[in-house]
Amino acid sequence: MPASSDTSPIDINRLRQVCSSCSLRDLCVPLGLGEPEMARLDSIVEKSPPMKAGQHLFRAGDPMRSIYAVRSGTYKSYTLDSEGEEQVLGFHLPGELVGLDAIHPGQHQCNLMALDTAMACIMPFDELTQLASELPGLQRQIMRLLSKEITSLVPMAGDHSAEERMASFLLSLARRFGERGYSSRSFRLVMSRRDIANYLRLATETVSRVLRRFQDKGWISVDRRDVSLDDVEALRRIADET
Amino acid sequence: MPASSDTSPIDINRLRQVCSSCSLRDLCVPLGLGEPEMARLDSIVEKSPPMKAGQHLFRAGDPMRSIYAVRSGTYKSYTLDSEGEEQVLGFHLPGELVGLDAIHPGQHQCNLMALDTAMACIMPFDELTQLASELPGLQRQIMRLLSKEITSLVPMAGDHSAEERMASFLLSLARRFGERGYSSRSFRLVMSRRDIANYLRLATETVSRVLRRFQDKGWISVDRRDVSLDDVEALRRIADET
DNA sequence: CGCTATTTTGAGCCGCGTCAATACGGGTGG
DNA sequence: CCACCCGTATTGACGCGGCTCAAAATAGCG
Repeated sequence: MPASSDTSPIDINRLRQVCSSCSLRDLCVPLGLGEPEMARLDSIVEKSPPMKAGQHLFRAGDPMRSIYAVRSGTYKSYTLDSEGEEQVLGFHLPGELVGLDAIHPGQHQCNLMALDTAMACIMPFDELTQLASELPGLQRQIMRLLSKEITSLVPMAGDHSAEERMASFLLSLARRFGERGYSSRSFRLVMSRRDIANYLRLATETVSRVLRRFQDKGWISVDRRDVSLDDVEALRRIADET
Repeated sequence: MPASSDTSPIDINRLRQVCSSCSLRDLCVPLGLGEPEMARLDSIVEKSPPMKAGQHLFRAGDPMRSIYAVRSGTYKSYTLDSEGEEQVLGFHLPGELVGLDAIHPGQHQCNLMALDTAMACIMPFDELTQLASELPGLQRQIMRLLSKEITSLVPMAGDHSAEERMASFLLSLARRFGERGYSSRSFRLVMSRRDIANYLRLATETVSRVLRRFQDKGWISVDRRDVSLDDVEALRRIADET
């Protein structure tokens, strides 16, 4: 049997196994679904083409047709205020959902830019909600993820010092890298100092100074964009997690 | 026919007409539902007994069995940080949902306290999601309200000056009172200066000073807890809405 | 009418932003 | 391979907004 007629139908099938064969499925929408439910989810999820750093998945004002899950790489979400100043809202790792704030008004509220080579999973919203009506586990998981998004914004709203914000930021990244099977002790900051500063509502100079202070205290080692956490307990004390 | 045997079944029926006869239904969960759907929602919604100022609807750590809609009065939500310091997360007017952040972890993440005499509607979560599976409009509206909650936290996370925060706060209250049929020009601040300050991440002294500054400029009139907005445009310029 | 909690007002200080200069690094062309 | 350039990051000096501390004024309540 020629290879072409053999692999072709298999590949088409493979293309659709977006969730059931995904290593991130327990962090993402499929969590809690069984085999048959996941197969139905597979039938509506599409892969986005790979995106290069700087490209946008969507922009504020775009009509909301789908929600997205990060598949690989890292995205940042941001808005532009009335003076055109960028406001970074978050950094999004594989398995995390983005675009959830667009459900309510039906238009995307923020811009989503790839920080490196990145891919996303596209979940057409009408089909997803239709499927959620039929699969109670899926409905529940979508609500959980929406709820989680609310919780994740609360710490940002607190009034915290520069050191508290930076420590929380590093610990949050560490935890999320750990959940994804990477080292939670040392990792690369794909985002620029400017993006970090903007996200933490600090000046870039302050970000530099706080990182240096942490390094001088022996809590972290910083080399360019590579960080390793040498004293997680000290960071936790500063971050003052609830 | 004796009145007792006549009114009794009617009253029992009335007690269940929680949503369909509610003036807040277009701001709340029932938005977009037709008559028969709303009747089914009525069958699962319960009224909480009236609560006095200082009483709690739920506390952080309580198991999440229901989500709640404010029916009358005002609540504040808050957490306690590791030093036991209160962190006010929001003020909640009639028609607004609370407890949504509890869906994800299954436990309430914050405390909810009545600021005056207040009542809530109780929606048992399992029954609500079950019903949402059967009523696409209800599922959609719940997701919209969850999404709205995300959007509402974003402005809080920005780094804004004391005047920007106060102006935004006053305009937000004005808008929400207006939506509920009250005057958006003058209203009563049911929360204390201390609660306002805590919510805006300012010192109470700063709240006093900013209010005084706004009054000196002729933008508002403050008498004790009664406020009237005399120059909404000026406030909007300061608040710098997106 | 007194007691206490809340709000207002004033004085001083500190963390962080702003402005400015320098250092570093990665890419480009000779 | 090196010289150059430009964007990113670091470091230093200084000023200001808002917090802290302290005290007076006002309101709510028994």
